[in-house]
Amino acid sequence: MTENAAAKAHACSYETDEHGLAHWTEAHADAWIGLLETHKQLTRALDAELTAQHGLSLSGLELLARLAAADQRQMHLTQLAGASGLSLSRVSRIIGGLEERKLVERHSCPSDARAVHAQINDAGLALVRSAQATHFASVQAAFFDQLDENEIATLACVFGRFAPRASGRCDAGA
Amino acid sequence: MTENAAAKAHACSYETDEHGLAHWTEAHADAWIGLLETHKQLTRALDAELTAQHGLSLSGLELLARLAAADQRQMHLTQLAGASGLSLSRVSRIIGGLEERKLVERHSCPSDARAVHAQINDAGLALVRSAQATHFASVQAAFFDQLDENEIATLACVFGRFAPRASGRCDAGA
DNA sequence: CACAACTAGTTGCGGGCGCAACTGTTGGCG
DNA sequence: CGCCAACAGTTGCGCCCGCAACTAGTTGTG
Repeated sequence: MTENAAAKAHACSYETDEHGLAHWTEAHADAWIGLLETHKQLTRALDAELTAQHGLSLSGLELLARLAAADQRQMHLTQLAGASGLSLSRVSRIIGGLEERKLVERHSCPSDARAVHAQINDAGLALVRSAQATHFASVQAAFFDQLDENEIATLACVFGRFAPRASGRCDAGA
Repeated sequence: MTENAAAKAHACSYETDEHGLAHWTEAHADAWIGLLETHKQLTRALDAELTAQHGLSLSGLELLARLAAADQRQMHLTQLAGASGLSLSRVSRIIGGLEERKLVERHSCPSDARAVHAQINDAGLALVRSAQATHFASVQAAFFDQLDENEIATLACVFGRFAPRASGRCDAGA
């Protein structure tokens, strides 16, 4: 029953059954639900590991990594928020936590008294390096090792459509 | 063809630059970061819409949909937790909220006094239908419309590897 | 039967998250 | 110059989430 449905799928990819309950074609459901499910599983595991080993959340690591890669090792909170897709309020609080742990410092911006430079220090840099080392290995094992190169390329292409922001990141140079 | 690349990739797919900062190859970064980023964007938007229009979170809709599709329109909380990948405590509280809104009822299980049947009622069914209708249309517009059939198939295949649980869901019959 | 091991569900707690309201600063425009 | 809109950042709040501790009922074993 899914054969013809799949062909029609692009034009109309969800329907309702005899009880009025909506559902997708199988491939569509697997793709969407799979995305949610896979994200849930992977981030739960990776975040837990990161927290246990380095006391950092995924978001904390992301901000720290961006600072580490930034010019002068510093960025404005608004820049960080824009780059990471987090709200400014969240960034403010995460930086607050990192500051308490003496991993970053806040310096008020000389050219704009409203603004703040969050600057990563040597302790922060050291932590980023060790956290990234173990984290990247985990992502490799949990994610990339389950995929072949073609699949990785497809994912990169597909997700690039949704998250143009993502590419210009810690790797940046390119 | 991909044999060698894949072999190399498997051996070492991330490196450190001259400053000791770790990074992946571009395609790897785009795939992984893109997954995180895409999920963040889509779920934020969809969840906000769902909440605004129907007062349901994504998780709430999932539970309600599972109940609607279940035999007797009822399930044990533990079953729901297992099927949805949520913790039992979360399921308990979400069902609590739905119960307050008179969308589901708790019935203690006749054959096991510890257990509870969460049962969706007519109001719940009506809400599921209308919520799914708009939600599915949104997912279609925000997600599937950006993909072609081959990409959807690849995603379904890839994510199926991580989330075996996902396939046997609301569509279930298959 | 009695006792231990296990299971279903509930609840206290802490953490992540964004929105909205607020302070202080800046910059444009009359 | 004075004023107001826009902006950077902070903080109160409420939601979502899981873990751990707890209650209560079940099952297996001597």
